[in-house]
Amino acid sequence: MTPTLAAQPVFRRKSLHEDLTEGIREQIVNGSLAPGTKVPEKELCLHYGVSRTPLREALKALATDGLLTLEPNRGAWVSKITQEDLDEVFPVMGALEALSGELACKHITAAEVRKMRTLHNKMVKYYEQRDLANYFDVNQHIHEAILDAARNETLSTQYRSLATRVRRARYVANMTQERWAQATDEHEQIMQCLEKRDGQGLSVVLKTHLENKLATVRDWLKDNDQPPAA
Amino acid sequence: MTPTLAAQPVFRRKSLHEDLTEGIREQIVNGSLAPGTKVPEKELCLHYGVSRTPLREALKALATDGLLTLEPNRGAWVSKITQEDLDEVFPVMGALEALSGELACKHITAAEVRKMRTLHNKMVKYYEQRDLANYFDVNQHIHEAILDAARNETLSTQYRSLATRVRRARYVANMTQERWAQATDEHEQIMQCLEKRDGQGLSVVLKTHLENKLATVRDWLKDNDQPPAA
DNA sequence: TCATCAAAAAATGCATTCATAATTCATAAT
DNA sequence: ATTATGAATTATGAATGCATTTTTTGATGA
Repeated sequence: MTPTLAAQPVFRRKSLHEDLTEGIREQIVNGSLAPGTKVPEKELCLHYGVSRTPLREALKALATDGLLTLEPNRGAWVSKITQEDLDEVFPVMGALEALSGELACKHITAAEVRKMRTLHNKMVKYYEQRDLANYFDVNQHIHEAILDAARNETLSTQYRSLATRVRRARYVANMTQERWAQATDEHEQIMQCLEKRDGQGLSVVLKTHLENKLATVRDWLKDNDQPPAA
Repeated sequence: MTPTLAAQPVFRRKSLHEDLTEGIREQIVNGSLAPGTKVPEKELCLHYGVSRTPLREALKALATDGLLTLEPNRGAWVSKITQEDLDEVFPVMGALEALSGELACKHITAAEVRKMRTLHNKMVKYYEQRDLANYFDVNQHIHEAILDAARNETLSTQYRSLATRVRRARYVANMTQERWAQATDEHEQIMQCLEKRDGQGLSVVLKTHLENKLATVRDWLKDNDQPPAA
């Protein structure tokens, strides 16, 4: 008996440079490609087992995202995270996050709210266990869920592109106990706004939440310098 | 007598793919590459007199910007402007424009305000002469000036990338006399907010201004279909 | 010892080439 | 006449090669 055609998933073949883009993006975000350092084109070719052509296409794409800086005839460099960058990026993220809050309250379904409450409880559990890695992970999912609920692909794309640029910093920046408690509390407020469909309120909470995050990262940056290269 | 070295401008050599990116972007924005059509890779190579390698790098970059859609093994297509796109893009632009208004009022200098008033007067003159092309041009400059005054590169970049996607539509969408008068009036309000450094007010006016623009473009879209290809 | 400059080495930008996938077109079958 | 099949054509994805630029290295002189 042969399976029906409809039962088969659509086979969408990804091209090599797309995979590379994601792979290298991940390397930048998790820090294995450090900010301020040169991108070792040859090494990456060996590592991924590809030629320079698709690799360089991926680099161009990442540069458009702002994760890399291309200097003509001098190659690609991992963009540094500077104080100025953060002060630039966070207000923009704030504006986008505020919008996502408003839109999410307009479009979110009851089922989605319930799902998010579950996620939230899970996160609180990790907070109580002081399990930072899992806390971060679930946290990420919650913010993604808010974006999804906003039903605006453009917004999601723009936000994610900015978030990627600062996520590197957020990963390494350790939270104090107080900040962590505060962040968790803010998340409780986020949930309540969602449950009340209070778009205005959610806007404000999300913006505050982000501003506090900025403060954390800023503190960390003060104590941690990066390589001097551009 | 040889010129001194210092007198020479820093010769920043642009790489080929950067030029190409700009050239093709322009072709998309001004409509000579129509939405929904396939990008003729070979033709463009001949036109610009380059090989496929830098051209394809440019295409990748434009795809990251959302101006093109890449289908694996099937090439690049000019993204269509759909009703849904606009309804997605404009709220995001609105949020960014509101932020730019607030920031601009904080950072703009008196000299900049004067310069903008000059621009504004020029634009009004073109309005009175019903010179749409020049009106658009100066209009563009004014909005750029507001972005510049916000002193936030990230914001400018994000905004421009979105603006590019809808500019194609704005170009072709004809304004009615009423709409044109209204837009000009809104610009007068923008100037007054800037002169008073009224960030809140400017936010609101810019957002309204944009919403009206959306209405214009939306009307146009209703009457103008695009090729059916993805 | 340090600075300067030249030559060698390495890396980048771009063109070309090759393999593979997609599209078109002609032919055959219903 | 219309649809399906398969070969020919075309276009894309990726690797390689070459010319040019940048960087490094090392030798020379102060």
